[in-house]
Amino acid sequence: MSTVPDGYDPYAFTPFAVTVDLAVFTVREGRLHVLLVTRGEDPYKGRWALPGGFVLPRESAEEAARRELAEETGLAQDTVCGFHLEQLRTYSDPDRDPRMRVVSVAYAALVPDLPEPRGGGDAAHAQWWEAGATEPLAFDHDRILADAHDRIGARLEYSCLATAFCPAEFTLGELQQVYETVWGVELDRPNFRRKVLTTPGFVQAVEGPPRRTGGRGKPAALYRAGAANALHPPLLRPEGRPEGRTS
Amino acid sequence: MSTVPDGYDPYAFTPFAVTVDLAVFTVREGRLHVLLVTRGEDPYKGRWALPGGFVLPRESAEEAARRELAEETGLAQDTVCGFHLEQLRTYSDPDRDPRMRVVSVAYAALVPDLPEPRGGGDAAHAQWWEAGATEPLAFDHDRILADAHDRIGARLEYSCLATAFCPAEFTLGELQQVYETVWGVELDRPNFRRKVLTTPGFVQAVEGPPRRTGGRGKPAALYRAGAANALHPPLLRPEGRPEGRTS
DNA sequence: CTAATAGTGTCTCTCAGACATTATGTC
DNA sequence: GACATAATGTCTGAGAGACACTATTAG
Repeated sequence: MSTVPDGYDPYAFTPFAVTVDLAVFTVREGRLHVLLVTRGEDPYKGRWALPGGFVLPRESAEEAARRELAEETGLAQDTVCGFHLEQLRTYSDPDRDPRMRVVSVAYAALVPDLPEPRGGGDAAHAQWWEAGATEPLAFDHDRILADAHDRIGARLEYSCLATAFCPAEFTLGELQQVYETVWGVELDRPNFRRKVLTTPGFVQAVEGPPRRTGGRGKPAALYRAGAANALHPPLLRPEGRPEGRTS
Repeated sequence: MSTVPDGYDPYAFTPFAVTVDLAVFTVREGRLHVLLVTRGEDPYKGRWALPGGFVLPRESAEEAARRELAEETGLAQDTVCGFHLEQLRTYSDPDRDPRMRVVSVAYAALVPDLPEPRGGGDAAHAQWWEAGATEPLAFDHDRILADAHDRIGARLEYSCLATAFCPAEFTLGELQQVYETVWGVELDRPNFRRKVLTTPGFVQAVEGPPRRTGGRGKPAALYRAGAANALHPPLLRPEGRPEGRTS
């Protein structure tokens, strides 16, 4: 049972399949949604699952995830390159796939509200589901999805990436909606405004003061995502734990 | 270039080797140290590297990491089970190993000040190095080590795991030393005390008021790690970014 | 005594929560 | 006009930074 630390003893080497799994999130109609696909083959044939696939011989997991994101959403690589994609963690339970040894690197992607995945190609069986209202998924994807949701919620506290859910130009109301949707809480609007506007580089007012109406209230000013990446000090969730679990 | 999302087309399957790499941290003499091993074979023969090894056919990456931790430190599995071990991220660049396709799941381990790894077995060539003062490491281990340091620093802000660097019973001075060492800053002692003691479940005073002397000052009260896992509100680093990078 | 470390108390400034008020649009 | 949403202003309380001060040990 002794393996040379970084040696590559033939007897110690075991071939694994390596895949990526994606939790692609978006906010639609004030609710958090995740992109799922139907499985066409056994095991778990007919069940819903996170999109994903094999890492090819000459690509990194990151590249594979970006490629799958484009394939499953039916969008061009150029478009998809602007989306936030972040590695979550790797799932390696020996029995997570009943057929063979598969290690999966999970990623979370945050995208603005997209049209329903259009038919054609791999996206034919892809569909948006409300997160938290999904049927039991294939493999360990329920766990991955829950972990991804937790992580995104925590990331909103310490980073500016809520803007990743918004289109290029957005109102502060839309940005607040992102927080409320992901966290499942209501925030005080004046306080939210103050926090966002006093954090340097979080958002950037759009010059020409064109305004956009969301319904029939007063038109809101438009903003773009700023250059800042981290949010300091953080925007903490009201009461309760910072995360659902701490793994 | 189209792969069925979760299908297992024979042509799409590529065998990978899967390894774990460990960044084992400890605090010795007020400086952050990391455990390194010398490589016995090419490539990078004679260079220092993070300890690690293959994931075996019937174990998860987590189990492999725990096993390697025991092997490299020369400690028993029982002992090692008490140490904090946390998955960092997975490194999958196609060229990270010059010989073959190797995907590595990186872990960070936090251990109390241990004796120098005793000779015998795999630990024969293991040694503590001061973090930040290491020679260029093998493979992409410099990057992994830097990522690990960043992550640990960030984790100290929002979690109670600084106690993982301390022995079972410790003084608040020792706990503060952990923060100062990992962050490379000095903290105000009264304020640090207040924060730690008013956070429920961070530490727990040891009953029998035996005190321990660190040198020739007043003896300090002893504490144990509390039940809390998260630190809310966080203990933020003074000025500057929350992390070196945001990857 | 001095030196060194442990522990307490207090002032102030920043910032977040709560919430009243005004502004500007649709119907 | 009513209604809805956007934006501003103000009060307050929690908590962190700064720092003075006391306590207890070794020499």
